[in-house]
Amino acid sequence: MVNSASSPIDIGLATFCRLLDFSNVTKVAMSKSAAPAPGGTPVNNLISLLPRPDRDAIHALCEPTELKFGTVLCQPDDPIEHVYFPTDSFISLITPTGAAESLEVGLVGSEGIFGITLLLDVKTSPLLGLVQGGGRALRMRSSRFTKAARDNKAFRSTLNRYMYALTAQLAQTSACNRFHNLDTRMARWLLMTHDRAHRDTFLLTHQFLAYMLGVRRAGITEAAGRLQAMQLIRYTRGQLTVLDRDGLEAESCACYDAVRQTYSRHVGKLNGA
Amino acid sequence: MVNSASSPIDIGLATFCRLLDFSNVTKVAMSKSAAPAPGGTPVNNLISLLPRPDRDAIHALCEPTELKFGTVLCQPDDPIEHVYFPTDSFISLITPTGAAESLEVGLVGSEGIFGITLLLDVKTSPLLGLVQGGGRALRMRSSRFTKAARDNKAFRSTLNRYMYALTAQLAQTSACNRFHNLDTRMARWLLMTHDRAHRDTFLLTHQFLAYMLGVRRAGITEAAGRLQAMQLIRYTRGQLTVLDRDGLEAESCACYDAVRQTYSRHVGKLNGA
DNA sequence: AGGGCTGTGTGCGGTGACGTACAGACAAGC
DNA sequence: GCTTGTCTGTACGTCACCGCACACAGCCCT
Repeated sequence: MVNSASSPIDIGLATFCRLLDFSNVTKVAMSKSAAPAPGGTPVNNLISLLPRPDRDAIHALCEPTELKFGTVLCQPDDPIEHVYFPTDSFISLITPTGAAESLEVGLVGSEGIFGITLLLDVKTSPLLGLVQGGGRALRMRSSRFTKAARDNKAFRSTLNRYMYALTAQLAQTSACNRFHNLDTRMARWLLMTHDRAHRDTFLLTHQFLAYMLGVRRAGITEAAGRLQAMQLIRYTRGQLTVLDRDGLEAESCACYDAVRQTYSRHVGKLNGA
Repeated sequence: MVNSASSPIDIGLATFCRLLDFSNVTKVAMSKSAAPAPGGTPVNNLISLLPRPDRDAIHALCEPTELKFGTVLCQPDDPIEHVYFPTDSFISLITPTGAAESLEVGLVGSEGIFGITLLLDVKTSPLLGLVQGGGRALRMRSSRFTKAARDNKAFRSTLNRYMYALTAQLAQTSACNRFHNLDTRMARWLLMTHDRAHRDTFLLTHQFLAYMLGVRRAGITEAAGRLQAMQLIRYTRGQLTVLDRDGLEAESCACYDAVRQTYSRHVGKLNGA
């Protein structure tokens, strides 16, 4: 077992084949369990942005939970049972385009919430939610969430503005996927993941990354080789370490920064990272 | 002048170069003016889905307006002044990814509204709104819209559910742009436009289409040639006619249908088309 | 009639990613 | 030790689309 000191995020992958066929991936317990976050109690930014009384009220409606890598929180068009406020876990939003043609269109970490579409008078999610980084999250039952969003003005406003930022993220990702080449997109993806992982090393396979970026696995090997040659990352056997964050930012496209800026302008300051 | 009987939609294009540099495109009056819609008074579906009293109330807050091709209704990050309910016009939602790298990510016709993000406690739009099919629309001042959405429950609910459908559309388009080839995407685009145009013939240049689909112009010429060889469309000098709608559907990807279904499942029945 | 603009057709070399396939490197289990 | 499964590196032919460039066709203006 490798994760001694660095406590990498568990993007294992034995399960990955099953993931592709969309068979029952839920409740896959990885052999290497996700290690607890490094320092202090992690928080969710959307909640901590609230004024004190509201924050406490919302907290009271949540329960802490542990998300394991590979868990599908919600299949597209299925009812959302709980919403999740990740703290040190993070969740991929994936479009279902039949069979192997899936694609990550958004990423939700401690700066966001999974299940936001409940705000829109619809009980389902249009996207698949896949736990991509195991860790802790706060969760809330849908019924409570709907009620809280209706009754608590500060909460509702924060959520609305996050929905705005997420929409912008979707649109930006769309253009990014169209125009930018693999190296660039991979750099962006790593940065986004790095932000949400709150650590430098995580476990993920080429295959998984290929799935997220909608390219073939061999393509990832090549792109990773190039980033590695530039000394931006180290990548051995499923364990990836970000070596040079600034270098990655230089290599990635403006989309990364655009998404961050939209968030900080409309939702609020990002804590940490 | 060609448009005698068919009264094609005016997707002219002299203005197109200016459009690319994002200089002042607003208020471009095309020499060939958009002809009025064919039969009966057109309606906006979101409004007509409302119960009678609400519908009247919302109507009372709107004023009819004429949208001209090429008008930029809102630059990204600029405040939204009015929301628009197209009736026989339609509007492209375009992501701003610097310079020539722009891309249509959504389309709003009589089934929708432009400016929906006002629901989200943000006064701006993340996307550029470009009138792509000239025609009529109802417009409402932002302040009135915000108020009406707050006070009128049926209205708010309809808008919320439309926001959901639009989000799904964004995500689907994203995957479509990634996986599907040009012929397929072009077929889809034509179908979406056809739905919103409520007529078979419209004026649009290869250059404009290239801009929307994020490809080079020569690529459109080739793809159009193929669709034409299949007898699906006729395309001469900026005038495009849909000949075989079913054929286009067969040629396009499942994305087209998926978007439609999401709409009809969550927002309501599509009238006409 | 002639010139200029706009829109279309076509061609050519380049490239990024694709699909596929196979071999090596490492890890876990027997 | 050996086997088995997972993960990675690499290679090769193919393909869709790119960037660029140029010629031509229809239309408007003078």
